[in-house]
Amino acid sequence: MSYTDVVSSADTTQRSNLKSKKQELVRREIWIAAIDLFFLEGFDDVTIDQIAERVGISRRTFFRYFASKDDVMGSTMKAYGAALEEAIRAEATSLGAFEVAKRSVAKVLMCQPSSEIPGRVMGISKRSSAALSAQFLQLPVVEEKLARTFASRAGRLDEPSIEDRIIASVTFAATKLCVDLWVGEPNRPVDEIVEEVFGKLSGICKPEEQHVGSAGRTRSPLKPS
Amino acid sequence: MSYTDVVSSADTTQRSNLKSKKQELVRREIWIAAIDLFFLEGFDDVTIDQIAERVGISRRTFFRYFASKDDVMGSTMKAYGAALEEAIRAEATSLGAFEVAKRSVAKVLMCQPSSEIPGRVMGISKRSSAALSAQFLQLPVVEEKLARTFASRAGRLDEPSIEDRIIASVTFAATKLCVDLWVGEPNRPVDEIVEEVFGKLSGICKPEEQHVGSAGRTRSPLKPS
DNA sequence: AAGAATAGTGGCACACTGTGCCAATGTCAA
DNA sequence: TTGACATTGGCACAGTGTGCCACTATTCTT
Repeated sequence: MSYTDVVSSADTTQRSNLKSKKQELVRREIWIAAIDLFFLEGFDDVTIDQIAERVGISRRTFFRYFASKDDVMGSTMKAYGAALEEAIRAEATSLGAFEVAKRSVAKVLMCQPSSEIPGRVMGISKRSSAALSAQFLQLPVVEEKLARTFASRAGRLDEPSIEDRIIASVTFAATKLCVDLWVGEPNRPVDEIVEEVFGKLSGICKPEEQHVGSAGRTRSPLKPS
Repeated sequence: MSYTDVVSSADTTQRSNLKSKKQELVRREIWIAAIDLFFLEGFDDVTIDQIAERVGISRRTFFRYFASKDDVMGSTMKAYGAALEEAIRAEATSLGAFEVAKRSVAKVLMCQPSSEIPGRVMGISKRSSAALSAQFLQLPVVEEKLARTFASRAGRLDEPSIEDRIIASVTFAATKLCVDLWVGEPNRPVDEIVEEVFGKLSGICKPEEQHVGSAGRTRSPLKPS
């Protein structure tokens, strides 16, 4: 998935497929213009009229391609989510979920031409309000979908199990963190970053084994002190 | 932290402290009325005028207590974040971060009188748009703060390390999931739910140990297939 | 106790978002 | 060309969020 495909998560597979390529083009046009303006002037200071004017369409038409201004940002992460789903489904079913997650994140990020576009999007997100960041992340939507993907991979077609939901959260969080680190070190190989993050993750998520602490009990009491 | 304190995350410690208790009261009043209306009519169908009228204030005044309609929801999760921070700081520094996370989540959830209020808030969130859910989650704000809390706990006062950010994400995700499960099984002890979630989490987040799969290499190749 | 300083409140106007509706324009097929 | 169809643009409207100013209540001073 390249960043230029980032807006193609809409309803394909419905029309004559060659005719509606034009729509994809317009959508992409809007997306690029919007991201550009957001990056230059800040998300909140850009009005939809500005975006529409820049693309050469009416304000009303903008809303036929994107549900809202937020949606322009959100579609980016939705595209990441879709790419992650695809990568997860492509992995061998013999592998453990954690390994699948690691490989999928690496695969998706390595398909990015560089950290420039993800960095730009993340930059917009961080300089803006928490509301936008949250919207940008598309967390509830993406996480739910990832959980279902992990579930169906394991043959559970009904509701995702607790394990599915955990690994979905972890996958998504890891993706974010990896992109963030990548932006900080653009020249470092992505797969190395992914290895580091997942390595540290498994290092951290261990029950209190032979710890040096003075608290003798291994099973936590879970009572407020 | 009880749900009635849910809106007190604003700027305390600035005024005569007894005088501005009145503001907290108004804020709480607004919060309760809003959550009530949201639950009854759905978030999108409730206007700020309705909320204001119900409380007996003007629309303009509403915006002096909450930055937006979303903020009413967001303040709930911000309060959870603040409670988590406090709990994390209270744990012994000799403990590992994972254990601290588990105990803190349990502590915060056990301070809730029941799953009713969290359930109501989560119900509103789930029945509404993704944007609201995202806003409700307050992810960027809460996670960043949690990461800094873990960092300072370990004596790193500057930027949070990668490990800090990982455990922060994990803590937050676990909290969400635990609340969700709790709402599904209101009568099950919360600490048991927390134990289950964290137990499964550490069970999942392990590098590919002696796996049955045919892929011989232990170190993942990370190349797109 | 009376007046002054101060903070909170309400009303108004405004820019902007997002949506329904309808007319105008473009596209394709017969 | 003509008709069927989808896309577009213009308009009006409800709602959000903010700046501004006058009004009121509270607190402090003398």
